[in-house]
Amino acid sequence: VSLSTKQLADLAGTTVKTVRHYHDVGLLDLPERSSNGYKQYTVSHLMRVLQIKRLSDLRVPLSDISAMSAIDEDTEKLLRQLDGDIESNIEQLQQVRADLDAILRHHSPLDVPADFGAVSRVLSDSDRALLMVYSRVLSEEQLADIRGLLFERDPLRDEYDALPADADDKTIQSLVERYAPSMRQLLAEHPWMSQFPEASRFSQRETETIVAEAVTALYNPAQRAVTERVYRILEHESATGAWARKSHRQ
Amino acid sequence: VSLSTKQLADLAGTTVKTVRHYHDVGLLDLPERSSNGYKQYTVSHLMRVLQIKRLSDLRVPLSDISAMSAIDEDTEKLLRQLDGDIESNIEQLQQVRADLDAILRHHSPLDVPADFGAVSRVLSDSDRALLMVYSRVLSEEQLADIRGLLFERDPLRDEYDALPADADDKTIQSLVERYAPSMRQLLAEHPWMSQFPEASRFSQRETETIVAEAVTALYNPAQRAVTERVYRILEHESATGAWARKSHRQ
DNA sequence: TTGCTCCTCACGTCACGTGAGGTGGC
DNA sequence: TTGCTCCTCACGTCACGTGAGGTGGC
Repeated sequence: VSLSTKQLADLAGTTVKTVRHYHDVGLLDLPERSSNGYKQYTVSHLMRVLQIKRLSDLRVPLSDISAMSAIDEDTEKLLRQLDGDIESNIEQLQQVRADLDAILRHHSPLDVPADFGAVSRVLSDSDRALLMVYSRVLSEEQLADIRGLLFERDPLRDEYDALPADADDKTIQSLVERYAPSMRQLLAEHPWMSQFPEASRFSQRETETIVAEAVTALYNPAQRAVTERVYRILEHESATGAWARKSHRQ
Repeated sequence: VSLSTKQLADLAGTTVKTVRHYHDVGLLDLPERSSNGYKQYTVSHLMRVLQIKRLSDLRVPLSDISAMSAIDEDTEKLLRQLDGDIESNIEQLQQVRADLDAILRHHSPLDVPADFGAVSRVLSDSDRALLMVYSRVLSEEQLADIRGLLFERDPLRDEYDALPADADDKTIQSLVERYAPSMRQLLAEHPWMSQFPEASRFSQRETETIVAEAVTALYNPAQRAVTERVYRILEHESATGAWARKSHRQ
């Protein structure tokens, strides 16, 4: 009436290595040995393994199982918490599936946030990188707002992307003067863009720092000069625009 | 225009340890160093980290990412397979949640299959263990069948559970004669019980071996003698019952 | 000088899996 | 004798996290 390790494992629907691991972490008592050193498991070992495996299948960490022989309040609390964890886990996975689906449908490049696949082909490398940063600090609605804008691409943006780092002042100023009007209209239509709002994951201060770092790293001095001057012009016209000043001072 | 490790990590929404890990596994090139040995990351590093992180967030293993710079056929195939994996993963998690819910509703003991919580209190330790084994080799319908039976508990079962290992032949025979009629009726109502069917995970032969091991390990000689004799009587009455003979011969 | 950041090892985590190398049972 | 099972280390897996111990910058 005694079981070998293999028999025990088969009965419990697991492996000999798993049974040995339960010994190693102290969840399962070592059985008697026969004269040749083979382990001789009993029914009580089988029940214990089945119990451990049941809880393990329910995603209870092995380190918690020792404290869960019976159903008491602590156990119930742990199971309830587990349930919540799994619920949010499922939601995450469903989001991943939605993203995968969008990528496969649009043949999106992989260096652009989900759902930007359809529009990403017209963007510069820096724009795509900035977009990835934005996707971490902006809300879903704000991202959708930006996505909408990208569909109606401003031809001045091509000129901006192509601006060399050592462009002379005249070239910069020329672009500034043509850029300002369309930027004025943009900020009027999307007021939140003139000051970065608090993000879910970051304080407003952190958001500003992150975006400022990204902008200084991603665009060359001439490009940054254009942005800075355009915002300075618009600031003269209204009280908003604090973000632009801060983010380019670095 | 160069970024420290911390700045790079913040921009990408990850940790310095993760960035270093990407170096360790060869996914990310090491940047130039400044005179003091500090790493100086550039925009291209940022874009690479963002790309890696995007794929990693989509559950692509790091070891697969190096081969996935652009979207080609292999990449699509991998993403599709990933999607399937995640789908079945979600289904598993939903099953776990259903089990957790059943346990919490019925305050089920933890050494009994899911959905047997309501009936488990009247079972012996051996019965519960056997039930766990059954839950691995029987189909859902068969388990539901058994669950139904357990609700109308036969008082003879108490006598069977209490039978000592060294019970004399007279005691055994007495129980056998009273047990046979109700067993006859049981097998008539549930024909599949007279021969263990092929399970989804095991061949019929494996199922028989596993159940036979469980029965010999879980019940004492007197109890097994009762079962054996009862089945022998019923076999004389019909051609079925091959399972019972086999499983007790061990 | 103090506190903050950066660096490089080395080891830990979680639940096992994978050999390596040796022995017993039929 | 052959093939099968059992045993015990030791190390590997995966994607990082956690200190330890030391240095540079302001």
